[in-house]
Amino acid sequence: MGDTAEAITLSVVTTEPVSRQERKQRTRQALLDAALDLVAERGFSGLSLREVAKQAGIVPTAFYRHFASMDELGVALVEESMRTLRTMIRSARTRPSAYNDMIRSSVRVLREHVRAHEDHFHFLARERYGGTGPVRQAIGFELKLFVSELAVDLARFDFLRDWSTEDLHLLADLIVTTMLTTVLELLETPSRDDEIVRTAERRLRLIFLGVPNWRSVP
Amino acid sequence: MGDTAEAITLSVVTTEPVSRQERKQRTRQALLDAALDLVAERGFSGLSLREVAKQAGIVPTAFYRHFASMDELGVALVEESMRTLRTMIRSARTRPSAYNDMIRSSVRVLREHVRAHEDHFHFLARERYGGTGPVRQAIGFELKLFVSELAVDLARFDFLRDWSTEDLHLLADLIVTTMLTTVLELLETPSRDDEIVRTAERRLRLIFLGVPNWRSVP
DNA sequence: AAGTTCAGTGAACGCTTGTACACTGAACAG
DNA sequence: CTGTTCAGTGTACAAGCGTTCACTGAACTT
Repeated sequence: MGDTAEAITLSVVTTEPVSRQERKQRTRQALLDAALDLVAERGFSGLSLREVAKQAGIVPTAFYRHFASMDELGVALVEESMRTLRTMIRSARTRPSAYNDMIRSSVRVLREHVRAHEDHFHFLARERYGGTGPVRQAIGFELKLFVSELAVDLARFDFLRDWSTEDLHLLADLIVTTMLTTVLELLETPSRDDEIVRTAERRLRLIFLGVPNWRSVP
Repeated sequence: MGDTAEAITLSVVTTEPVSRQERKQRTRQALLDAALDLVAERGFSGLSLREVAKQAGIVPTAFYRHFASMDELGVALVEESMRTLRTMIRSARTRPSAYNDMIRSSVRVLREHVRAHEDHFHFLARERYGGTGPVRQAIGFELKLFVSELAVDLARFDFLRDWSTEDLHLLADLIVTTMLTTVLELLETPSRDDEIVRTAERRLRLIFLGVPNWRSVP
């Protein structure tokens, strides 16, 4: 993967005059992209400030103009990735979907978005547990928020109308964990997409089968 | 955690004559223990050969008498941890457990074993996705094996007698993922054990609720 | 036109890293 | 008793690390 890449991300194509802050933000994005590139093969904790800077096309010391540390860069990466995740859930929400078709279409949306933004999903799913320090903490926090949002979404379904908040949260949590597991399977095995999608659907189907019989206990 | 530990693991208490291979194996174990100690705070990929050697009480170059690389040490750690996991499942299997009590007692066994071998479980659950290279690969392989074993176990239950191998595998996979999620929750929040156990039970209960209604589709 | 701001530079620092190599001395085999 | 094996030692080196500091020059303000 990108063996002799040297993929300087700063484009030098156009000579149009750009403002200083615009150029700064461009470099910042180059740093984020560079880190996302490298993180796939070696994990975020195995990433050095120097190589990220080099990949972004700047000198190591210039890194500090944008982030105080690698951890700060990592947290920014979490935010960026979560934005992608939310885009996906919005896309899944606005789909017209019947009851049983819902699972099928949701998993399909997942597959599409994972393939379109492999880096972000890879980063989130991998560093969720594997990461250390602020990055894992940030993912944990954001994901907890995300589960709550999904719980609210679920509340709008007829067959979940009288579920308690706590129970909805439980269901949402189970769904998110299952989804993230599927994400990692999709990313680890590039070819067997159909099989993985089918397994994901079966997993969710089994979970939702229990829903009608669920009786909450305090 | 262990700030000024300097926990040399080689005991010098007894002067009993020990054979050379015995002493070697003792040092090897010291290396494994040292790595397990350090891995909790920084992740396996953030571990250096030198500090593991120091923690084990030997000079860096002596490391190579036992492992060709840190990756090899990591794989050995996977095997050791999996042995602990299998001990747990054996312990859960030999428990007399009624239908609904089964979930409760299984989760209880999980909690006990996690608390008794925090390092091993932490290592497995963390590096399962977060790790890189041979270690993650080894965990993936071993865990796949483990899921198959659990599927065989499940087949012995009356209410699963006529399930296909594939469906049992699906259920086992879902259980293992849920269990590992619970493990990480237990390890990340040292105090809220009861709450986490309760949530784990509810999760499994929801999953098993779907079982009676399950109809496999090709 | 003159002065200020600040993203990016380049040399230098003290440290840790993995690994090579020649060594020691106790456990072992004959 | 003699010679061999080999786990553990100590020194050494090149490479990479994060961070410091004084600097340059184009974009900005006045």
